[in-house]
Amino acid sequence: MTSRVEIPDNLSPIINRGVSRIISEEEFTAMLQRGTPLRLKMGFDPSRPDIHLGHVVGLRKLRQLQDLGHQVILIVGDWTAQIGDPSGRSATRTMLTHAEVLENAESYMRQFFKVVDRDRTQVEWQSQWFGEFTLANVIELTSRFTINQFLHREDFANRYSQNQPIAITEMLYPLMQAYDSVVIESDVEFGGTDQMFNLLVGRELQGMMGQTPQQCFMMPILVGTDGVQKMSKSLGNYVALEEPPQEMYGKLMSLPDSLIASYYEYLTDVPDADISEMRQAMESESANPMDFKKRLARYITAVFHDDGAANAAESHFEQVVQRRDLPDDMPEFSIADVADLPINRLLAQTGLAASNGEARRLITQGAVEIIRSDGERISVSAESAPTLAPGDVVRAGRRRYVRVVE
RNA sequence: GGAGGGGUGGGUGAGUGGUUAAAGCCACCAGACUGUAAAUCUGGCGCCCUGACGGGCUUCGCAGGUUCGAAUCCUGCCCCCUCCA
Repeated sequence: MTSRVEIPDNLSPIINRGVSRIISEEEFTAMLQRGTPLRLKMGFDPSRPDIHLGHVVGLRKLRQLQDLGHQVILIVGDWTAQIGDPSGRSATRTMLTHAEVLENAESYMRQFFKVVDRDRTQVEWQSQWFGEFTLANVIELTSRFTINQFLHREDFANRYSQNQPIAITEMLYPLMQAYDSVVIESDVEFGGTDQMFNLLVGRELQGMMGQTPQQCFMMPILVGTDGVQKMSKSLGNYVALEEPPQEMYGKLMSLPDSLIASYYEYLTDVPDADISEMRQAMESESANPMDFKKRLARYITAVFHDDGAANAAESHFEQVVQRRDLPDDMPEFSIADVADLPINRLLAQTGLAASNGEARRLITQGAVEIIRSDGERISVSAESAPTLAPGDVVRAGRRRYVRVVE
């Protein structure tokens, strides 16, 4: 294993772009200039294996540092996943089996390594050390901190003052995470700004145990496609890495214009200067935000698929969404199966509508039309539903199509 | 051990006997508009029948009960939370 590390002249792209806060920036900078590989810690909980663009901000940061020669230590939180995370309002407390954890971890890594360099990553499973943890160890660990310290953490403090529940195990989580840092002797730990407390506990614990305290590297929260809240799976405002190209492109096009610049900043290598130019152009309305958004959507789709897929996704968008032409591929149904159905049932049965009732609604709202093979468009109303022939396409709304075949 | 609060549609949350298929908000869907699947505006948003008017069915933690009538009252059960000790 080589230990050559590049020391860049300009640290700004590392410590400024896509960064929310570094504790401490001074120490971190010094570490970078030491010229030895740093151990960069990143943990994940395999009960939630889906990675979305919100996570990519941090993964890109890891990659950037890897490219300088630093080492990533990926911690699989299989221990915490197996005992089940008690936080959150969800009533179901997932108890993952070992097999599920393995499967999730595999899926996570498949996505993780789309951004992070596998060759400079060491994967460690938490169970390696927590598997043989005893009560004595737990007491030893917990005795180093006080409830008061933990209650100062923002979300605990808020919940406490609002009489919301705080599970004891939730107090244990930061400790376990901190202990991970000690075991792997991490130099820098990465997380979102919401992880600050946990990262700091790690830093403190390392100090107590005679190690050099890790630096805490916090990434900004990426706002989701709704333009308001943090991107997260449960809020449904996310773009997953495993999203098919068309979906990925389309979801990015549904971003509010106000988010365009920050997505460029956090998720692409487009130079800062170009981004500020775009910002200005949008502010002065000398350019159409849509063009920047299309470029962004193409860029990101290409990263997680490839140029071909990104271009295809863009053509599809232009064709189907902008020009409202027919898509190239759509589900097909045999004329024999649908010819005799009343139109609303046809919509429901072919999946164009979720129920007959919704089908009726779509019809009354003018969302349904039939496109003949010669291009003629016949809108469907409640009273008049044309007879279908092979080659006809039924459209319900902007994105749902079905073709009738022999 | 004791006291109290609560479980409502995808989410939040109002509703404490009929006018409630259940407010408002969010999400979602559609239409208009648009160089965007942005913004904005309008409409819709349990299931089934109907071109429509309208009708039927199911729903407010679960199971019973009271009542002409219950998300709303009573009984039992399950679950969640807070406080005191």
